[in-house]
Amino acid sequence: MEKTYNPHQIEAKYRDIWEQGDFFSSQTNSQSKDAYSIVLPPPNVTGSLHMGHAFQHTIMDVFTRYHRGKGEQTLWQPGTDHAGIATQMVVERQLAQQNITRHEVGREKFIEKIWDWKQQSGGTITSQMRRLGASVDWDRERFTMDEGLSDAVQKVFIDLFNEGLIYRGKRLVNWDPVLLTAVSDLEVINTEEQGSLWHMRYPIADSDEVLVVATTRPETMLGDSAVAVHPNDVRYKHLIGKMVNLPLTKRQIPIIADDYVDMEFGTGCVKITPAHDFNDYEMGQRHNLEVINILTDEAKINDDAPTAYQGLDRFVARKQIVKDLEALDLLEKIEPHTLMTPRGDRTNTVIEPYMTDQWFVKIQPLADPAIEAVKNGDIHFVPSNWEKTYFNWMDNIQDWCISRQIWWGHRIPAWYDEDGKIYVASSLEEVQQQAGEGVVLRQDEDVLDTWFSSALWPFSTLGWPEKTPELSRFYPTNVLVTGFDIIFFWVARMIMFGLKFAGDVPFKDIYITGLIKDGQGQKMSKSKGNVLDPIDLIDGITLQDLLEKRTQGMMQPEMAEKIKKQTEKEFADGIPSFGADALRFTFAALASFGRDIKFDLKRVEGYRNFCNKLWNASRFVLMKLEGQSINENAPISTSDKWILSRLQHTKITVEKHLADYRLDLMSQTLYEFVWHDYCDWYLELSKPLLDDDNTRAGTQATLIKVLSETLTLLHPIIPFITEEIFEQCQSLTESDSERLITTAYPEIDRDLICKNSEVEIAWLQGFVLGIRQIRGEMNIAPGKSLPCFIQNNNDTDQNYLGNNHSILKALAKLESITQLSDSDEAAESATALVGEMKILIPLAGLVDKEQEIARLNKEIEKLAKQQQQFSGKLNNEKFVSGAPEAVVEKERQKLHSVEQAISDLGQQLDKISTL
RNA sequence: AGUCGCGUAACUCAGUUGGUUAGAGUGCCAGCAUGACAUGCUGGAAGUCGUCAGUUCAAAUCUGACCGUGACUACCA
Repeated sequence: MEKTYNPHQIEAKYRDIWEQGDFFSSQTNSQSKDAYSIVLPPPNVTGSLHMGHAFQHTIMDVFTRYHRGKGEQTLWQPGTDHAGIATQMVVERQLAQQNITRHEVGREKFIEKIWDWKQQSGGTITSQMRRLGASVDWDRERFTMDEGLSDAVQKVFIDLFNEGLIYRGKRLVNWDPVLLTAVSDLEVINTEEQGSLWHMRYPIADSDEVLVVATTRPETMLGDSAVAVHPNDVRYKHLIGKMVNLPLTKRQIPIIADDYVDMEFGTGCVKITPAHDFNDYEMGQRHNLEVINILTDEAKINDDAPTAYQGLDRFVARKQIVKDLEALDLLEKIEPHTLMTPRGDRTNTVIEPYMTDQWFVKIQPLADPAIEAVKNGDIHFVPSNWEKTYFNWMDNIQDWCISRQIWWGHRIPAWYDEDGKIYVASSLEEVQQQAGEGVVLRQDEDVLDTWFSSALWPFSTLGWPEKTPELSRFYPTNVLVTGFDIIFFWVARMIMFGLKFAGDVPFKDIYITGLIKDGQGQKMSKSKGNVLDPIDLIDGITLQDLLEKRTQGMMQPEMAEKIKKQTEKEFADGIPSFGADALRFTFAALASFGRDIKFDLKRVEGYRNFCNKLWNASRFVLMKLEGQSINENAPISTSDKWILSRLQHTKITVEKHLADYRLDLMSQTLYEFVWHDYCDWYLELSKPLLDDDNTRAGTQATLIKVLSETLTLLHPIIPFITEEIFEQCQSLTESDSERLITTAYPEIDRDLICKNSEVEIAWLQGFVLGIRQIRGEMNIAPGKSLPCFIQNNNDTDQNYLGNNHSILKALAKLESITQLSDSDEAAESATALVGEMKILIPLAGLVDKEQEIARLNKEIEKLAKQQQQFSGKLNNEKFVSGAPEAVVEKERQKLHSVEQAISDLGQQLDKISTL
């Protein structure tokens, strides 16, 4: 083996071996009684792997590899979604470089071009997943626009329509005037922006009075259909029912009363524009107000508005209207005002509430069973407090706008005849049959929201609506691993559609992971320039390249300087290459139930070191066992029994944490076992044991047995390095499997749990630690051999001493261990305690006694504090009578042993002081 | 405004039904070329568990208030 762990070679090697050998196939273990499945939340086909993906993919891969190792037939279903708007924009941008628009190309040709693009560039994220070692069944990779999945979409649409759960209607939607389509709430980013509050005077008809209304969007006044005041507002009560002359128009609009109005805000009068505001729309419904649309699709003033403003962009119109009002002395004042502005996440343009014809899913009948499924425990949220968020949203759920005015996506299977009558079916032929021959039909131009097809993902990928064997074997899936940001948009909808169409919940558990933030706890975003690319952590990146990456193609180039400084400060030397395993271990270790996860490069470095540690421990084992034949039945020593016992405890703990979705605790458990039990103690113990003819064979067998089981335990987290070491160990183990990935996950062997060896090794560790402590604090060189005396030992001590004489000498670097009787006068010594047994290291020629006196005093002081604590408790009458006897007894024992130690050390102190 | 969360060592975080001498990694201090590993080894320092009150024999853990901080949802036109 190489002296240092070098991840890159190893990773490249096994990426090929695993995939070409079909090791990720869900056909493996097909005879198994149990099946396990996870669907990958399909990433956007235009996207690339970000930290959130890498984190969640690591988690899913741990579960997948674990269950595969358990012998279950395991499917991790991969694929991507077609990301309607994003994908269309990518290709449109390409066309724009040649000064062509999609309209010039035409719908059909344009869609062909998108498919071409997908063919060439749609694989970024899947190739990055391969870098990470994600063991998905690539043969089953799916895309939401695949034929089968598209059939599923069509069938769901038609069925819902026929049931009356899909309808078409004119409603207010979030309209992106650049993309010219409705967008979902998810695609609208609300941010605080500085704006103004314009106070405008509306003259009251047949009166000298005016009403002052305040607005943040003056241009919408052209579409006002009322002014509202609070019914109890004494200032305006007398005006309710009167009319207002709407300035700049020739219209009169009523003054209405509605308790939605906040008397405290602004002037207490609100202009009502039902066609351009969600709240106003609702109020309009309540009061039967006219809905006056004043905008075009591009958000220009339309032809229904006064001629002066027709054709003006909304913001130009705003300026003009303010100016005109001012000229008419109808503008009272302008106040600066902070408001939430909705912007499109793709275009950054202000989103308009806009009246359009759209398709909707009537959601309540679907939502009810979805709520029930979580209430009755068919589905568990992990951690469970996410249930509240789920219920909270589901209880206020609105009908779902599923149509989008774009070209890339599943075309809505609806046709209209010349009278506008709607026909829905899977093909023109069928529709024609419904409509009758000769009727001219025109298909709806719109496509479906991408989330509509994503909602079917857990069963459409398994072949639904066909009754495939995969569907019956793998549905419902076991767990969905995802972030909380899409609980509403995706998770809830999968539950609704799964129950409705696949007849069962789509998954039993929903593991909601935390969100990966940067070192300062900031959300990673391109505009902030603080994103980390998981691939850069694997391969490393220079500061120069990182700067370039972070500052190119920015939406706000003015941020570049700040980002540059920040990056130079945080990554002065760029990012070193850590390898995929170190990154994966980091993600597993970070996977606690917290909501935010601050990503710290130091953690990755620590786990890279862990990989190196594992590597070198293996190297040690191989060096020691090279060319030896292993006798698995050789008698084993207490140390061997101890490490085997520790291994069983480790397995028990690992299984528990896996079942609880606590990968952080799982990885911590393994880390501690490998580093502190196996390397720090067992490998050191093995050195003298291997030198001894009586213990050599057993130690050899145990070294390799524990190593190879440990590799299997670690494999789900760090698959590459473990697979490589496994191969190197091949000649020493009698594995049935050629590869670690197909090796059975180790079973817990309770017969190997050995309490006695644990007690004995704990004693031995206490002994060695005591001596090291004296060395450390007395500044005695680690290389110096010391004589050691023992006093006040009982039978057990005696026994352990006999068993471990040579081990102790080796580990604590002692030249001799001599027992003294109680009556023997020990030389002036430094002292440590193991239980009640005294370990004495003569000071002669090593240190002065003042130093030892100081050390003992410090130690006694520490113990005295504890003594106070314990005796305080025990002196409390209420504690002794109120607490369970076992707790009291434990406290008494602690007090006793502390008092004993104080007295022992005190005696020693006296002795030295008086000498 | 509503909902949910967080506040434990210098930093990042564990601490699962109340009983631990409150832990880990990183960082820090001191020492070390020992033959698997300096991406290492040994020893050490470091915490009034946000504050205050309450419940309890017993609180980092349960309850309440407050302070600080964050996310999401809905917004005041």
